[in-house]
Amino acid sequence: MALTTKDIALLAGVSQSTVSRSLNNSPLISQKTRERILKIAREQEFEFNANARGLSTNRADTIGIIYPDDYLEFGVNLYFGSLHTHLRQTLEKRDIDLIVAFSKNRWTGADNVKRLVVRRKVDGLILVRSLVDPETLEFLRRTGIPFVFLHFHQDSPNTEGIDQVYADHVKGGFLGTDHLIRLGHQKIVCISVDEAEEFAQRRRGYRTALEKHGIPYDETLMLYGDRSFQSGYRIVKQHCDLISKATALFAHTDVMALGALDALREMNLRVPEDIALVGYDDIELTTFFHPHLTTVHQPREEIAVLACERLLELAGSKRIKRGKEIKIQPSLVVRESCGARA
Amino acid sequence: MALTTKDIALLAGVSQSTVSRSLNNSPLISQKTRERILKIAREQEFEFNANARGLSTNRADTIGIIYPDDYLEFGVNLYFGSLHTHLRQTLEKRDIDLIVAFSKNRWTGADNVKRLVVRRKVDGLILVRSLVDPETLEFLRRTGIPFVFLHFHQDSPNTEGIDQVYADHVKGGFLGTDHLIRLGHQKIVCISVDEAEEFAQRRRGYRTALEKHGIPYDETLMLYGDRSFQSGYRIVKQHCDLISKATALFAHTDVMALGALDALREMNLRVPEDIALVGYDDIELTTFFHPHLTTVHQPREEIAVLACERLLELAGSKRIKRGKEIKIQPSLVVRESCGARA
DNA sequence: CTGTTAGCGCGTTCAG
DNA sequence: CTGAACGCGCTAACAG
Repeated sequence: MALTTKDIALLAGVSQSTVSRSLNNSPLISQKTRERILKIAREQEFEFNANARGLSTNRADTIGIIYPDDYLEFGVNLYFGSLHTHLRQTLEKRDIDLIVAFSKNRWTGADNVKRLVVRRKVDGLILVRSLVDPETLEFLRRTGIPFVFLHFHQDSPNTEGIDQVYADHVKGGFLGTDHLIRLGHQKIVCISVDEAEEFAQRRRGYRTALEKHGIPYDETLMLYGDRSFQSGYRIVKQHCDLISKATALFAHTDVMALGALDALREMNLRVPEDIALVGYDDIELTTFFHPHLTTVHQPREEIAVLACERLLELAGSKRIKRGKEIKIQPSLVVRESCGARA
Repeated sequence: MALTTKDIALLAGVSQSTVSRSLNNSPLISQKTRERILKIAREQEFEFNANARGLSTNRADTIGIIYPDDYLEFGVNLYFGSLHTHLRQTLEKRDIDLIVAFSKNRWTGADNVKRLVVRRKVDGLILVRSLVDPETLEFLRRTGIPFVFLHFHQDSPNTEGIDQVYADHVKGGFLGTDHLIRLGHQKIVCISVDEAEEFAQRRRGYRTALEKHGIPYDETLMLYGDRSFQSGYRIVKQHCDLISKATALFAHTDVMALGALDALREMNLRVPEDIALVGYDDIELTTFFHPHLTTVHQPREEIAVLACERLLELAGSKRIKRGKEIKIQPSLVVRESCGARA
């Protein structure tokens, strides 16, 4: 049923190696035979057996993308869901496939990163928002397999020499805050998320903006949610006193901002008249709500594509120096929720 | 760097085949040696080379999921985005990987379904909402590779003998409509989608419900959008006369329902007091909106899991009879947008 | 029960 | 430029 190079060789009256060479564009083949072989292969809809090929070349023509284990959360999904739509353009150009996995096998507890690499199922890995444990990291280094960290910058002795493609979350946090301050706000409540580095970075940006404008940092204005719509809603409700005394709210995910918006409406606080609101992420979803949300845009497509291209670059040659850090600048998208455009 | 069974054999002082057999749970091995080998393999973090294994066994321990080419659309993405979160539980139990692809390579125009199969990169395919062209279908049949159609039922001479796992969209269309009629509505405007079979099925359900209650079908009440929020919004605006004379609206995607909701609000029509609204899909997103949307729930998790299990069943044995059709019943989720619970 | 041997389909020397 | 022969790491007869 499945054709092999041997079959094609038989059809063409040449040896198997000639077929292999022709189809791999070896310079050792005359133009004439190459074309003849190519024609036959096309007619027969021949494709190499990936296993045999991989066994010989030690390549898989597949890369893996590792999602964080909490990928099932709706908000996270909303943010990353479109990622492979973007990877696609890079991958399909090079005829490379994509395996999707999570850091840990929920069932066996096995480390999927190690597994995919040791089994040689992938030529490289994109690690999305993954705090890989140090042992796995060390393993990755040892094997020399190309990998790229996606989403936020990690800067520790551990992550030295690692390729990273990320948005500047400090800058993003700064942009959102600075915008509000320029509009005259001094008391800006923040809804952030604990336990995730990208949010710590956004908080740093928040403080930097305050400092720049000489506004003292007030810890009581910093609230913590869990990324979800519900938590945005709940936090506003729980801190209604605090919030009714503030003039602006900066939520560190759009989804939380929308939850907050809902709560504010119930509290009869108008946005932006009574309180200004800024989100973070610029997901398409926010355009479904009123007022349209001013938010910090992250170029997700660009990040995805750059990460993928960098990975393929690394996979293409052993000699490339590792540890490139590609930082993408976020931008502020001014819409209606701050009253900047009345 | 990478260990092979030969290396393990050397370490254990046995032959390579003994290692292979031990690690594959062959009954031809004494408990004692097996355990010894297993221990060594574990210590060395040994894993089989998937390529070599695949070449021998002609398996890939990987399945492919094929998404429709319009996957990039936000609404579609929203609906399917969580799919592999659910597939995961089935796949990880069996230590099987997942390749994600689209029907066609946007770049080369190549048929990804054929490619993955001929290259032997996958042991089976889940085809999501894919109208595969007849030639590819014929190809799949010829090769005998297991595959399952996901999402909606296709019934044509072409699809004879094909495994399908799908929600009963006719029933769903019926449920939404019947609910509205029971609440006293007679003039029910429908926002559907053209060119996609699942929506034709929902429209059939709509008509069936009308018939059951002796209400004549009025073609002018049937409007067509493109699944998106924007189209839901636009259609309501464009047909404001029609809609202000109707008492209920049945949108065939939740996302369109939300767009419609937005438009209705602008038209100062209250939901559900002035007009009742029913959606379709029951995506988590709708809980972000008020009033909470009454909608037709599709058990996406169940569909995903069943499709996957069926696929693995087929992959497990050649003798299983093909062509099982697993129909999942949708259900109506009554929330606030119809006034059923005032 | 265990070891030896022969492929699986391809890339790649090494001869011509 | 082309063909014959070998090996990638594993499974699966075939012997013992």
